[in-house]
Amino acid sequence: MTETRLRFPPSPTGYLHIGGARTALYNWLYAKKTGGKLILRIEDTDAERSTQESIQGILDGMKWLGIDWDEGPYFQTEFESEHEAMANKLLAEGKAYKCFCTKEELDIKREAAQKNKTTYGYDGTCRDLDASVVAEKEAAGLPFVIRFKVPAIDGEIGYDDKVLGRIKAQYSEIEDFVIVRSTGKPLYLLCNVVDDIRDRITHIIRGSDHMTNTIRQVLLYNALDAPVPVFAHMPLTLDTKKAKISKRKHGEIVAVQFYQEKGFIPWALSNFLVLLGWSPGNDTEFFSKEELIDTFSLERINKTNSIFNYQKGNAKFFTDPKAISFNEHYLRTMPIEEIAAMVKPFLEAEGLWDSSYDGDKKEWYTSTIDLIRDRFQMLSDFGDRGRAYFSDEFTVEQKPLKKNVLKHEGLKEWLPMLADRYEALEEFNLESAEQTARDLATELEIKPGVIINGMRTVVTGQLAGPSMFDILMAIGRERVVTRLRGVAKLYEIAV
RNA sequence: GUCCCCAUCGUCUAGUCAGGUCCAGGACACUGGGUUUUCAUCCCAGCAACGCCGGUUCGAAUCCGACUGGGGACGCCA
Repeated sequence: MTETRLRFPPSPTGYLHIGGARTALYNWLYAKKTGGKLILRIEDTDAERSTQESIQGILDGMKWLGIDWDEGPYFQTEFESEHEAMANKLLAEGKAYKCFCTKEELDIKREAAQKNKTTYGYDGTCRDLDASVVAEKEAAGLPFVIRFKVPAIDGEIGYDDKVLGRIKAQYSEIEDFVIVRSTGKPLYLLCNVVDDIRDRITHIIRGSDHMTNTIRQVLLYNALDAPVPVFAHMPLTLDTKKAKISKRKHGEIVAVQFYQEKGFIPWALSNFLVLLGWSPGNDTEFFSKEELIDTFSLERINKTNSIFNYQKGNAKFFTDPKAISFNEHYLRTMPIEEIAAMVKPFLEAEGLWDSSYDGDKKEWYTSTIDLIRDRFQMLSDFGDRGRAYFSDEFTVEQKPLKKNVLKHEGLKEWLPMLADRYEALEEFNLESAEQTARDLATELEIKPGVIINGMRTVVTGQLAGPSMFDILMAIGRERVVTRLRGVAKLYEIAV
């Protein structure tokens, strides 16, 4: 049994998007499952659109997602001479020919065909040009492209797709496609095949938008006397209007980097993405990497396109709700040490990180993260809604301010009173803090909730949060006392 | 327009290949309830789909055929 070899060949014309990430993921999963290799190949032959920045973005995106590769990155441009050599080989063997038709001529024919409502395929003007004519035109310096000579046979050619089944097409319906530009640069269809042959690729998993390319590439494999790899065309990811998702059209919402910045847990995104077009056949939705590698199979890839349920302008869900729920699930259930480590960069970005969180305050840091993680959905929430736990500079939100503080004029005195009692407490712990607050409420003949919720807002700036007395312990007596005494200024700002 | 592919809740999907166990299961979302002196987590319940028509069959989500709908490809892009 030969080793399985897969590849992920992005073109560096923009950041890594979730569709590409999903493709990479499937290839990676299958390589891991079969004990094979994943090759990363940057297809940068489109010099005009390729950028160094994109290359870095793709590499970073893959690393963040945890998709590692075994070989590469290779750069397609490094193999240009090989591509040219193969084109010349096809030419020499009579499997390809030079075509002198100009772009303008072809455009005219194409337009004419459209007027007559017929399809235009290359009409073969130069297909059987006499060698002397070719030599003459070349001598005259006429530019030419190289076209592949599709065998003039009746019948059909096809391949067995692991997802879609047998795919076939009539030879007569395939036009003689261009494999080398008039500039002498080989085109994708050829380069891709030549590279895959050289890299000994055994399985090609890619989007079903490549289906028609595959037919032509099978022709190329045959002409080059190379074995045809196994193809698996995965369904496309569409937007809610059923259009293919693209960087141009959808912008950052489809960029992997966006999810990184938003505070997604990489594996949560991967897990979600994998399930867009594949399922294990049972009700399992959450997988560890190992479990997923173990369960993944080409045969269970769906045929139906799936919709990435992102609703523009939805205030509650900034992206697909299910993706968010996956992130929440992992945020709540992953080992707290892992979460704590992932939160670090987000606190750093907000200037809230303290080196002691990695040292003697590590236990405090970890338990605080643990205390508040249930209510958050993104890693970024810790440095945002969770700010009050790490800094004295936090904003008090308007809604809770009105509801929990301003509504009760008395809190202006009550909270400082509570602060005094907390300060005087011999021992400031869960029980004593609660008892003190409740005693005060009883004395003042008010509901404990008034004190508690007022305190919550003053101490954390938030409407809701964990159990109040747990919060007190996390924030610490000193800070609590100061914040409670500062209640008066909240009435001032509000007016 | 031509060729190709696809078709189950709003969304992701199980079930289709080997027809009965499916008046269709799970998840997200949504609604209601329980827990919580907050909010969330968590738990329980509810809502919600086999595109249409015909055929085969004792029996069809499942097989066959049309129709309809959706998508993709038709570049000297990748």
